[in-house]
Amino acid sequence: MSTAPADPPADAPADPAAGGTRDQPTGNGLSGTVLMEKVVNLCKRRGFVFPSAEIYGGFRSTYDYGPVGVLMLRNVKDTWWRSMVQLRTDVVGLDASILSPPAIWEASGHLSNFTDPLVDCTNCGHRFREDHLTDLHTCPNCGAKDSFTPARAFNLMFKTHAGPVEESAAVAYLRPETAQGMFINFANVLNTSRKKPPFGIAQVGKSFRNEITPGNFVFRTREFEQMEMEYFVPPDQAGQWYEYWCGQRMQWYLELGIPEAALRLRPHDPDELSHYSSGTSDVEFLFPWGWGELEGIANRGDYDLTQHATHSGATLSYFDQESNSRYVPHVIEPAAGATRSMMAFLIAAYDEEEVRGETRVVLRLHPRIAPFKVAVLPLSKKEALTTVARDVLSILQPRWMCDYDETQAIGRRYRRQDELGTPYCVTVDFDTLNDQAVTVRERDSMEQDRVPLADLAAYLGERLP
RNA sequence: GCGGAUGUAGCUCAGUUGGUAGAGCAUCACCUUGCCAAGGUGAGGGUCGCGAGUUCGAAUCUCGUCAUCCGCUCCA
Repeated sequence: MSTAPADPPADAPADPAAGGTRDQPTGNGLSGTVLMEKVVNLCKRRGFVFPSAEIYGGFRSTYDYGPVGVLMLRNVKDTWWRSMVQLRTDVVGLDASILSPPAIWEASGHLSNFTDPLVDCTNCGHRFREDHLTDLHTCPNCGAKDSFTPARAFNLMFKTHAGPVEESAAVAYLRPETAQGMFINFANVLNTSRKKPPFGIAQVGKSFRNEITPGNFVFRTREFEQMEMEYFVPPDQAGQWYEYWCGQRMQWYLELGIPEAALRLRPHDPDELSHYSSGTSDVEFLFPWGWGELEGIANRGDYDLTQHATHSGATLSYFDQESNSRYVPHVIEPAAGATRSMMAFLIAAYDEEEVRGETRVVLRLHPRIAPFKVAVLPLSKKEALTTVARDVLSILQPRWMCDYDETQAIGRRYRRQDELGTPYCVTVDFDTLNDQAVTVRERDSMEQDRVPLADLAAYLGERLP
């Protein structure tokens, strides 16, 4: 239990939609703080997420995905890719480099916008951009004289050197977003994929930002994984495609099990728009601590292609044969966080229920993102059963990620699979040796079906999307 | 970065005025059982976050440091 005071101040907004409230009530009757603790605990206990470099005391804002977590994270990314690339004809994929030259970030605006000279007031603790101060001696917040620290460049990008000798090596940055990879490859993709606007380029990969304050478990980390797509459209179609992608992306989360009450689309106020955006909506999830962003859908206009065309001298426009005209496409960008989406799916799926006086912890994950689809469980460790169970496993493994467990009582193993969110358990028992059938146990209902071995793959195939 | 709290086994936590570390659960082995966390007998597992200092002696006191959580602030 947390020893820190968890209660919000009495005057905190009570309406969750207003935001800022700590300790949200949740769908399964647990307080937000308790739910969060239980999810973090489960992540550690069952091998979803570990704090990084733990044996050396830990390293801030870094997490490692364990044997089960890596499966789920991959499933989240694969499911995104499936809906954004595989099931469409107008979107192609890309995997661009993380190391990148300063020129990209000069053009994108990240070097100037992400590198601000900051000063702190030693009296009141407020932080200011030095170039925004009208008076370098008086704090506009508390009025203190000459209370500022020396200006420090606060760079949100990770900087490194490409080359073995640091002094003579080229400066390189770790990308703070994957999006620029799509813009600088716009002409390459256009020439090789034979796509024409409206079309998109999708990418899943890591990005790095020196966040001022990381926290809330894997919600905000300095190394994180993005799922981004840049959709290039004729300028006059930008508005309708923006609406389209807002709807598409909301639908994706709903289909994978985020309840409608815990999801919202929030348009940005004009004064919170990024330097590149002429319109942005956030897909937000009601985390245990309040609403938090899962994805931003931005109307970036022609900003990026124009910037890169100007800075590089390359032609980054499209010649439309039909209208016999050349234009710079506008860009609609749905940019999602993979790691924080995984966290949202975990929180939404977490449930506890009483079964025969015992608490059953069950992750009601959508089968598509569940780490294991099927667990194969011989009722006893006797060789006659484990031999058959291994055979069953070899039938299922090529098609689905399976777990195999032959230790301890069967009820205990069902509980263990419930905690991992495994939708189906296949149990090989002594009757199997005679009737060539197995028991299939479903996670949510705990109901059981007797299924002939010959029909097992088809039975599961119908139920696992 | 600033303020507040915390750090003991994989997890949740005890640990007295400073005297050399324990429980429950979990894990593993064997026996028993055989469809929803059963029982029995054992076993493994701890740099007490890390580093200094005080002391004959530090999980315990002091300082520093790292990490986590909570406020302010930024992003996907």
